[in-house]
Amino acid sequence: MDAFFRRLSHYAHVTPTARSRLSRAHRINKSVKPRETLIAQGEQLKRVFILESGWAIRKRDMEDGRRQILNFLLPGDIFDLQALINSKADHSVETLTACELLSFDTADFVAAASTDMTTLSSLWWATVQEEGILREQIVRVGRMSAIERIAHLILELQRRLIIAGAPPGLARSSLPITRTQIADALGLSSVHVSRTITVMRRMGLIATDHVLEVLDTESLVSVAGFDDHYLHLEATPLPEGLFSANPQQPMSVEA
Amino acid sequence: MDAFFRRLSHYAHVTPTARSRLSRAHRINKSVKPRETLIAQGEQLKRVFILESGWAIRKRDMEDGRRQILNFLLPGDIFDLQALINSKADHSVETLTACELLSFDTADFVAAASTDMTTLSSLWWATVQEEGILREQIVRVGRMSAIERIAHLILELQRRLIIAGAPPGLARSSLPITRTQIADALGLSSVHVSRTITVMRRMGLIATDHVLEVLDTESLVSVAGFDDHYLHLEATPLPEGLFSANPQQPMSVEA
DNA sequence: CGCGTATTTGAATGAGGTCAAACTGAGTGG
DNA sequence: CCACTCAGTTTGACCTCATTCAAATACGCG
Repeated sequence: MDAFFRRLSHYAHVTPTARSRLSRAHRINKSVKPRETLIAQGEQLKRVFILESGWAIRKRDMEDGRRQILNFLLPGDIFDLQALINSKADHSVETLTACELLSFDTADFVAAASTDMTTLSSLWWATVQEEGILREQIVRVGRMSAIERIAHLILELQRRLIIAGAPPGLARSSLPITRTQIADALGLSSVHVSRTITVMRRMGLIATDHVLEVLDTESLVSVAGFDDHYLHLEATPLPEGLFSANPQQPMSVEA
Repeated sequence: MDAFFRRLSHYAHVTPTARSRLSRAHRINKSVKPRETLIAQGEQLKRVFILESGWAIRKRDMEDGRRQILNFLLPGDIFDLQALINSKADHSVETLTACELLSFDTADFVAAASTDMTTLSSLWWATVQEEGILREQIVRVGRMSAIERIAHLILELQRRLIIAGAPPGLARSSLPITRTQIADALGLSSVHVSRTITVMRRMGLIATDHVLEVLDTESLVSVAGFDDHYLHLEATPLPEGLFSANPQQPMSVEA
């Protein structure tokens, strides 16, 4: 559960007790091949998954074949806490690369994560971050030019990889995604993505010898107008007495 | 707190005890004029608001003046549960019309809403629905044509108004938003929105005598390819033993 | 009335889409 | 080692949906 703990710990302390309860919670480990569907649109959500390694996407397919990637899932990401209310998936989740997954019974997972306040808040933080990412995606697709969108997405993924416990070589972090996937994420055609990436390569922003690599982060930031506030990387202590003020204490605190 | 209870009750039962605790929770009632900022981008979130009447928007402003409306807030909507982790707002909230608001201390609100399992789950449902709406917004802006986007947005707002306890005359529900606001929500220019709405008027889909009204819902649905599954209107009972399975019972259940 | 805001319409422009063909590179199998 | 395939990328030519700029019109409201 390394990736998961690394992810949560980036924000708030995950206590040893919480760690051990989460580690002991009943779970299934799975290895999945690239391009496999983990959750299908319309399916009843019953379990919570954690991505331990590899990349996946959330996407929505339209009847006529149009496709929109909503979000990328990186190591440490949780999906889907909406299983809490037993709802049906309004989108699919599919692997891009080979992935290692953990799958929990929803009730077990929530019980273990509710061990203490700081652990629970780090989980809530992950949710807030994901919503921030969704909102930024709307801005990207709604109001940015092609080159802005691509630069912005690359930077987001780069930062998120760092949070996830980036592989060595920050600036050279490489992204295992195709032009078509970038296009479907950004509301563009793959042809135009290809053209725009060529321009970006000629500008010296990125390299594409087989995988996409960032060469000049600073220029990329200025091209994209990138501001990472929406990732909520700031450390913000919990408000005093948030849960403990409640006479019918909703969250138990382990001794 | 009518609008709020009506909203929550649409999904799960809000027990009398929970109602009375929420009603008794310390709160401030506010009346706000149109076009006022309720939450400013970057501001520390300290309180939770509930929109009792009127319309508001969440939006992000870019330095060069480009603007993206992320979402519309209707009566009964809650914003922002991310105050739970004391984070900074990554976007602004602004009224469109005159609004009645309730403002709660975050801790009080969560305590009262955690009274029992069904109340808490209806709160979680509201969150799931909002995320679904954000995702659909991405699809709209990323992959739909202008006429599809507009038809789709109108239908979404219509359905959400019904959930919020629609004013009488469903089909004729009218929307108090300008062309520019529609444009900023859908990633279009106001000029093109105007042109497209003219076309839709000529098609007999909508009327625009002063306010926008829906004339032909069915055709609108087919133009938009509208499918409301993302609003999660289905009734889904809570999974058995979700919280009660936890030995350190996090949620108290009403007798 | 007269001012400010929203809407409509026209004409010119442009960013990005579509279609189609060529190219690259990693297998795979003979 | 070479031919073949298959998926992904690149490039060109053309087209179209939506933008921009600008001017005209409509609509409250003090």
